[in-house]
Amino acid sequence: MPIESLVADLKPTTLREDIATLLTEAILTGKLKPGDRLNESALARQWQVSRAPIREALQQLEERGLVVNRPRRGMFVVSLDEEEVQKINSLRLVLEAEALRLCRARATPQILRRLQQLADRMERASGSPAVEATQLDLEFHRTIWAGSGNEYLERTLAGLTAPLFAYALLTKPKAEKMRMILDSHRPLVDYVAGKLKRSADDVIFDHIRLRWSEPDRFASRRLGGE
Amino acid sequence: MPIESLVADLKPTTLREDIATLLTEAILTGKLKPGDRLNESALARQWQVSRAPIREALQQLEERGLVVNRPRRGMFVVSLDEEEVQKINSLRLVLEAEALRLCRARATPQILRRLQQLADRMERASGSPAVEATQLDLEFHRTIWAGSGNEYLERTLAGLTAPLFAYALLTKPKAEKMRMILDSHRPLVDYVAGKLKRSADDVIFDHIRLRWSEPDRFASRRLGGE
DNA sequence: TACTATACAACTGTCGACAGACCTGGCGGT
DNA sequence: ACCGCCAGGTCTGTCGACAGTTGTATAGTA
Repeated sequence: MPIESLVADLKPTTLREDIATLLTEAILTGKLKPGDRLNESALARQWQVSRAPIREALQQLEERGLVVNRPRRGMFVVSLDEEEVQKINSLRLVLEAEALRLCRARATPQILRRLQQLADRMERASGSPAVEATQLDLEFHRTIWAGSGNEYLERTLAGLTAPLFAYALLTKPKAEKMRMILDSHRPLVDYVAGKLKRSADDVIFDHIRLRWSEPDRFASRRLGGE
Repeated sequence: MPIESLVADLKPTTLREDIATLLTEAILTGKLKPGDRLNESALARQWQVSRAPIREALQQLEERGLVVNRPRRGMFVVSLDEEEVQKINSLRLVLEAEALRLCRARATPQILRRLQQLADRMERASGSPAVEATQLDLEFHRTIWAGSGNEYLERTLAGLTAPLFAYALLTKPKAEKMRMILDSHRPLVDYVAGKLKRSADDVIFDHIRLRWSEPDRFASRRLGGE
């Protein structure tokens, strides 16, 4: 008997998880847009299951910040305002920098190659629809998060940025801006490769600023006067 | 009619939330210990509800890292090993430092007084059981998190550290060590009050090291060689 | 005695149903 | 014409039930 089937049985799959995955996909590929209402019965019919696993999956996504629950009114795909984007990004800055440092310290040739490969694909994807660019972008960052070797950091960043990527799908940058955004991943590769003298803080700040205009740069340190 | 009742109605209460609160309390006060199995039917009987809200509450806690789900086997209160404690703390270091800086920048007299008050109560609680000390400890840190003004940071830290506090309830430090742990909150108050020259990183590192022995100090920066 | 196979009990994952809250549109009053 | 009330339909929150799986104790075998 192949080992895989035994290993697979160690983590039995449940409908709840499958549906949580499907819903996450749908949100991160723009099939469900911020503000959309998520009707439990409709989703249950759509996937031929009862409402229980749908509800549970939705609540899982709620906890991850992808949907918001208005009690007795329903679940809605999370919709961020400018202030929320700013707050998430200012926190993301700190975490991404940490992930970058850890990833550089632990970088293997495999990881580096993967990052380079994704950066290459992004370069060729400048003209593609926002969905594909966002997918590549997400995949790139996930690679760094995973490369940090700290699953808690990985999970935290995934949860924190998920609504950002959903939000990003709504914006349609001009081709030129899109190219700049995608190109701005190169310095991250270089940093991980050890080719940059700049600090991780600097590198990630430039990257995020380019994408999301102006988060307060290290607001905490500056205001605090350290 | 008092405004409160109107506001309260904006957020209707559900059994799921109530039970999630009860369960969280139970874990953070040590009534449920790491490794304990959480039997849905038993909990349902205990609180006179059906299993549905119990399940949903448990899954909410799972997402927050307080319990772990073993599919078709049940939910268990999360139980950390040394490596996990270390990983959480190395991440916590980064986030708590950020919270400290933000809190100092935005500190109001109310917040400062509250922190001082909690530090005072901790001083008097040196001989008390671990549960009370942990409650004060948690309350103290929550005050700082909230004082950062960034709800995402607050939520992230709450989720990340919850299993730590649950874990801490298991250990019974000697009275002298307990006093040192509780006393180590003073520098945090001083930092927020602007009375310290040291960086937030330093202050929080000392605090966490004292409690949790030796997390790799800024492992990412050192290994990265920045 | 150690080990395997079997039967039983307990529990989770999922389902369908119901009551009550929420929203919408139409009606009557001003 | 505008506002507020009421009725109908829709949807969520909760419930009880069932099937299949997991864990356990028992019986059987070498």
